[in-house]
Amino acid sequence: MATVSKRERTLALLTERALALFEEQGFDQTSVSQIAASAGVSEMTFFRHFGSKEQAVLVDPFDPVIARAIGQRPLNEAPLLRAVRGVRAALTGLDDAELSMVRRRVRIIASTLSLRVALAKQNEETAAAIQQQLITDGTDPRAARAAAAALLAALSAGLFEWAENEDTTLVGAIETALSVLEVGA
Amino acid sequence: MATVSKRERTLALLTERALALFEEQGFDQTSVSQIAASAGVSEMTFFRHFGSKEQAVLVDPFDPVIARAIGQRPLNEAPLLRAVRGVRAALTGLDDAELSMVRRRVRIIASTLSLRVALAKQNEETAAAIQQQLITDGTDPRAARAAAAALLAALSAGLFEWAENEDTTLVGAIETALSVLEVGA
DNA sequence: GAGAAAATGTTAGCGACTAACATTTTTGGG
DNA sequence: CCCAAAAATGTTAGTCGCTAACATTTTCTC
Repeated sequence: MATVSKRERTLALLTERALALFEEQGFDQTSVSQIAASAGVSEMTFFRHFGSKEQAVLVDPFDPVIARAIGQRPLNEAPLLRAVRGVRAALTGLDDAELSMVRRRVRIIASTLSLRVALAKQNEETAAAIQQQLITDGTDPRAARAAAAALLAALSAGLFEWAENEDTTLVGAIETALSVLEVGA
Repeated sequence: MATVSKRERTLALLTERALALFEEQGFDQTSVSQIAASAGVSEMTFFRHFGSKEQAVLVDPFDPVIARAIGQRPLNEAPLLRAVRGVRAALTGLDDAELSMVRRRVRIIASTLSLRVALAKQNEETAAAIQQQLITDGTDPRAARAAAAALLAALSAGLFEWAENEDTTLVGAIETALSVLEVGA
């Protein structure tokens, strides 16, 4: 018998149905009640698992990883450079299974305005974590805030670029985006 | 007789009532129907003027100015630097009246999660304009996209910092934020 | 297998927003 | 000044995301 709880199973089912419907007919054209019906569950249950419709697509597995990686960069680098190089280090540690799931989600996000907006909100939280890491290491809070925000914006731009163009690799797209921030270094 | 059309008058009235209510009780705690009532107008009319509740706070007079200013920077600068310095040039041309209105709006935005998120959406449009300007001048599209996004993120961070701290000046806060992006230049 | 706890369902409702259609108000030309 | 066209506003009704309160069922644990 599966060692997974019912909660986990329902969540997995809802996630799969939601992604499939979003891919088929678009995020905005898919209602929560439709997703719930498709998973044989009530609308209320959907919200108990996700909190919002957007959360069905926006799961962020990176935040903690990124913040930690940044903390491992040498302290004498400029704040923005530390952030950039930390992210780069963190993203090279993803396996294929993780990458394909990321790709699926990012595609949906990239093609939906309301989701790109929602991602910005999530980025705000990630930015706070990165800012904190930089501050802890002695960077001026204001500079840290700007650096963290800029980093995530560039990173998102790279992800979207990758999602929209078949011929780009994740690593390549992110490299391009991040290298812009390194200007004269 | 005022040469202003009725449309303009209604819009000005709605804007003032909306800002006042948002300042008093918060954005999320203020309903559109409340604003409409306070302006002696129907709810429908509000939406005909603003399109969304957020638009009552998020009017962006900068987009075109910024894009133009960036276009005037020397072509041999790195994309991010051109963007940064263009913005700096654009913002120094604001008069006191404009500044105080900006301050009022930014305060409300900074203190409201849903508005910060909505701002991100607006930034996306501004970013597209900036990216276009950079591309026109020969910058690689992907690099331009990342640079524009990073710039606006840092700029927003500076604006929020300014709005939250009494002791900062707009110019100073923005300087701090933008200088982070100039790293090794 | 019984009881506690977790998961789910139902109903009711709020607030943002839209569509369709009716009504009033403005405004520009005669 | 007046009157018709156009612009602005109102009304009604409905969708969708989301929440609260309370009832019911299912799952886990002992």
